[in-house]
Amino acid sequence: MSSSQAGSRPGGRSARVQAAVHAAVKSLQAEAGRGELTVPAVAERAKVTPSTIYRRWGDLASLLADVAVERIRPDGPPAETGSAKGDLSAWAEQYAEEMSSSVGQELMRDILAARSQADNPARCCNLVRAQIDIIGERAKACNEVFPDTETVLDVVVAPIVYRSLFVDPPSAEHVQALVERLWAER
Amino acid sequence: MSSSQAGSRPGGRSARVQAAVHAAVKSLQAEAGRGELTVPAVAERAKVTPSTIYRRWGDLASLLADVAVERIRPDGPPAETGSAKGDLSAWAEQYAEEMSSSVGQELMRDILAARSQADNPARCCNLVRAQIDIIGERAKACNEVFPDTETVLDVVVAPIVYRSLFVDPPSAEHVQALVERLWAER
DNA sequence: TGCGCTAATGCAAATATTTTGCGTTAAGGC
DNA sequence: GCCTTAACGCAAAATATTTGCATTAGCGCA
Repeated sequence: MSSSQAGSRPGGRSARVQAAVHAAVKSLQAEAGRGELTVPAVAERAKVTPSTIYRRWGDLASLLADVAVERIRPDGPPAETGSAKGDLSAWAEQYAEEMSSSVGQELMRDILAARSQADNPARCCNLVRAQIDIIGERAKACNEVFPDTETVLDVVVAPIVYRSLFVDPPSAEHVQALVERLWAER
Repeated sequence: MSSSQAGSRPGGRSARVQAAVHAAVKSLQAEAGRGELTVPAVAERAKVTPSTIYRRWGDLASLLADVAVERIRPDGPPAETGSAKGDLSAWAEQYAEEMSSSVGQELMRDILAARSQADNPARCCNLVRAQIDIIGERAKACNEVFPDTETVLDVVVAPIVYRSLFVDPPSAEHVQALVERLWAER
């Protein structure tokens, strides 16, 4: 959406509606089982007409994906521990914890399930890349060795996500082992 | 379902309905865009009443997941190339090709999206494990070294699936590099 | 500030879907 | 061959989605 459009500015009507709808979704997700999470229910809680939601998001899946992408966004840069390996280790452990939680799993599923917005998964991955890049930049600034971001994705992130989605969530020890594997290379 | 139930035997009415519905889903998936893939549409093509589908599967997502689990099942054991590494390499490349395809991505998404049947992702992973185990057993029979199945999941399978779902599908070279990494360990 | 323009929303009717109660049917056990 | 039971079809009811039209809020501009 270009910034010349009426509703896309902060404080505009469009933005208020979006905020209200997002809040309604989160509120409904927090309380009841997923059974009550329906477009009319969200609309009612957001003090909005269902048709508004359908027109803006198309269907429930897209709305959920939209909310999920925002919720999955990291709060801030990775914590600093003194070393690049420590930073990555701490970040990976926290990331694994978030993705392993039932909430995190739901977020990933919502993001993957939306058949429209097919670029949401990539955006989600780019958020992760950015976090890893930050750690990498820090390492470079201190002349520390740090693996390629894509390698970190393959060796650390991918197993965390894969196990969280398909198998059992990885334990903290398992995550540490993944980081160790990264440093054991070459 | 216990085997004492009436419809669960091959050739029974229940089985025929299931086969017809599954076929209808595949047929609809093959032709049109996903827009026409709806429960009434499947029911019509399967010569069945929508209520039958709703009662047996609950909703479209569960039906799609059910079909997807069957479709994702491997045809046979991994091809034999003469060495364990060769076997894994060939298997991984084919697996990556299947998961990278739009069909494969849809299957994985369908499996993850079904909120009921929460054990489908694990079943899907177990199919993969079984294939890897077969290669491992062969290796053991020949006194070849072969990594732990869980390690293969982390190093080879997870990146393939993660990249297929969230990023860009991995190239054949990338997959080979994953296998190499596995053998480079220790 | 006030005026006009546009996109977004509300409302309500039309359409499509999902759910449910009840009678019927098909398959297996005896 | 009869009995039992789970699955199915049918149709009505409930719910969700789509759509046309009128209204409104916000923005640019004078």
